[in-house]
Amino acid sequence: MPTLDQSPKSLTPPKKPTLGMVAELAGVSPSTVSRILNGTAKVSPNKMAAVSEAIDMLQFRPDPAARSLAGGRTMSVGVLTQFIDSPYYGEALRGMEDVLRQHQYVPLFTSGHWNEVEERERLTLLQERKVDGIIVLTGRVSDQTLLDIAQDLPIVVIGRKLQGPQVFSIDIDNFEGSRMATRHLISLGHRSIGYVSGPMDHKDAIERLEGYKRELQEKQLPFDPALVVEGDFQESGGFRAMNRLLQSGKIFSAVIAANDQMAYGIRLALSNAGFRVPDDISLVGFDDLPHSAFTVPPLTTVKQSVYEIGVLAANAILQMLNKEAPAPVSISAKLVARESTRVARV
Amino acid sequence: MPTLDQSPKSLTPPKKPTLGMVAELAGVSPSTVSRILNGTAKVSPNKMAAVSEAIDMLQFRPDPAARSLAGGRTMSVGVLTQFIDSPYYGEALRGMEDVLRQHQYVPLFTSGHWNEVEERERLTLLQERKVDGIIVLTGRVSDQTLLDIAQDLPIVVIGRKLQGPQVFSIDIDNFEGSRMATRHLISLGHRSIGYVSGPMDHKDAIERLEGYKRELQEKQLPFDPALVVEGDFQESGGFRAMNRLLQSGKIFSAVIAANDQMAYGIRLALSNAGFRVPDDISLVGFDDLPHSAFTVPPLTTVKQSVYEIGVLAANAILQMLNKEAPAPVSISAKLVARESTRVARV
DNA sequence: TTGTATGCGTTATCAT
DNA sequence: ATGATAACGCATACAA
Repeated sequence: MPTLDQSPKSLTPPKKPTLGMVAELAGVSPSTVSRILNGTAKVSPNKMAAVSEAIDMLQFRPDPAARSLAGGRTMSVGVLTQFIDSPYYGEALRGMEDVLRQHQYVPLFTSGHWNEVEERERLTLLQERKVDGIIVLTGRVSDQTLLDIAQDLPIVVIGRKLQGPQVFSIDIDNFEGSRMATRHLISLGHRSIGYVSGPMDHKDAIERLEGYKRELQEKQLPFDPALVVEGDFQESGGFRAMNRLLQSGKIFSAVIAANDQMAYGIRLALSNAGFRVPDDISLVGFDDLPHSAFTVPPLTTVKQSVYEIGVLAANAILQMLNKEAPAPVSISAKLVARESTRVARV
Repeated sequence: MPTLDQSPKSLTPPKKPTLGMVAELAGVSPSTVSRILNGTAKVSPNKMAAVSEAIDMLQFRPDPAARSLAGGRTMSVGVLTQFIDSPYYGEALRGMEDVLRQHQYVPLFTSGHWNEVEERERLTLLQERKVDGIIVLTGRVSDQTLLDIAQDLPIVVIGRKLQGPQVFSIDIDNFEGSRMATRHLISLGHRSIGYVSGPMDHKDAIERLEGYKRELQEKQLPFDPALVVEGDFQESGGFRAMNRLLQSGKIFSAVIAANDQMAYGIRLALSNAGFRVPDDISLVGFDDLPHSAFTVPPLTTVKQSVYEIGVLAANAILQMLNKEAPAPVSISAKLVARESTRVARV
């Protein structure tokens, strides 16, 4: 009797195992194997066993392309991000990858560059590639576009509030986070607090500024528009914005940056102008990027578990693909007090 | 005559156009369309025109899954990175995405976590997904594994020197870069230069340390092993390593970090210990991460165009997929002198 | 519960 | 140069 020869010298080189081969080895029909693989129908325990034995005997793995063609799942989920190397969402991407991998899913990352047209193109691409579901990280596409897509695919949206069938959203609590930052400074005795906002056509930027205003109001402090300068969520924008604020001659003992990246730039601008942080001016950021624990001084900031958000998003998509409704989640921000803030000098 | 009705009310909802429909509309056979799409054979100009007209009339786009099944290209290239959110390779990923997109290719990013087993698994996965080519960013897999894979697919390796058919490698000049950093400090009058290395089982770490040693030797300066401490290429590792060096009591007027991330941690450790940068101690990094221009003080470092490397890698893969041999490239490092270094005090 | 037959959209192998 | 036809590997409607 011929032996199994897997050696390189074999005349019949080991071909890639197919579902058909599994069926044959297990003595059942291909459809039965398919059913077991997808849990599409009940199968008798003995065939079940035979098949799964055959599967790992042959080391069989279904071909995603064939599945896709036949109308099955592609085992891939599209992820629309803005920049693949975004320091902010990076951890979220990692979170997604980690959980998707455990479920044999593959993420298809693509970037929209904060451009609505481009974002739509990327979303279309993802659909063409027949992803099973889509995760959208913020972005500029209209809610309606997202809802339309949700007609075909389950979709998870991060950074918005969106309701609808096949839609699950995970919103970021910008407003509360920003209030916490402001409250922290006020409690340290600061009364004149500068604010470097993000681009004001950006939802996160708007909500964060709103939180700052509200907290001032709550604490009976005046809101002075001249203390607010607009940045672009980048280091360089924060740097420039702070220089503008400095040149305006306004007096302030603390600054809030709408995100950590800008806080870095602000820190440099302050330093160049001869101000020490936190001795002369306190500084608070937002996001708690991994790097923020290692700046000099370590940055006080508002933390959101971005990795966690990624995990939640991936789990949600997985559940929806499984016809389950994900439980609502709320991401709460918390203040991480480090050394860039101190009590105001009297 | 019936009009084209694309409205939602249409009884025949616009189906996704297929190659067959294009063929029919153009009055040719499916094979001809396929040939035009892939440039597989010569086709008469008139049919050519008819087909391309039909194509954009129907807005036809070939189905990647079907292509894959039929043995064609999947229009996707796998990218094995270590962490999807690596600050270092982030820009490279962006570079790849940018050029791949222009050629209708999609990158499939996957992470190996600096773990050889995991890396092999991911590479296998990429092959299962039938990517047309693979780009490997450093990693721990053996050269042999890579060469084996190259039997099936073109492969581009970044951070190694690898020769072989279907293999193209883009090496990083760690050695020279490190020498430049060392030379810079020596020229500023520093004689006792601390060195925080990467993990010593890491090629980049070894080569960079080698460059430091060599430059010292060249300049007739003694190499003192006690001035070298091992880090892990992370902020926290740099922080701890510097604390160890500080505790050892060794005297030094400058420090080289094997990468920027560690330099950040080192900067903090120095600051905590009461040393000013650059007044008391000069600091040089390696990589020139986007952030390094915004640290306080801005970091002197060795720049490599990581984005450019990504672009080159993607272009190389594309050329190989096109049966062309990519021209050899050399990535040269250059020193970016900023404000974390100054002349040694006598 | 299980098997058979058909189709998914494309490329490749033959013909012509 | 062009066309018919057979795969590719799987899921599903239908039959039993």
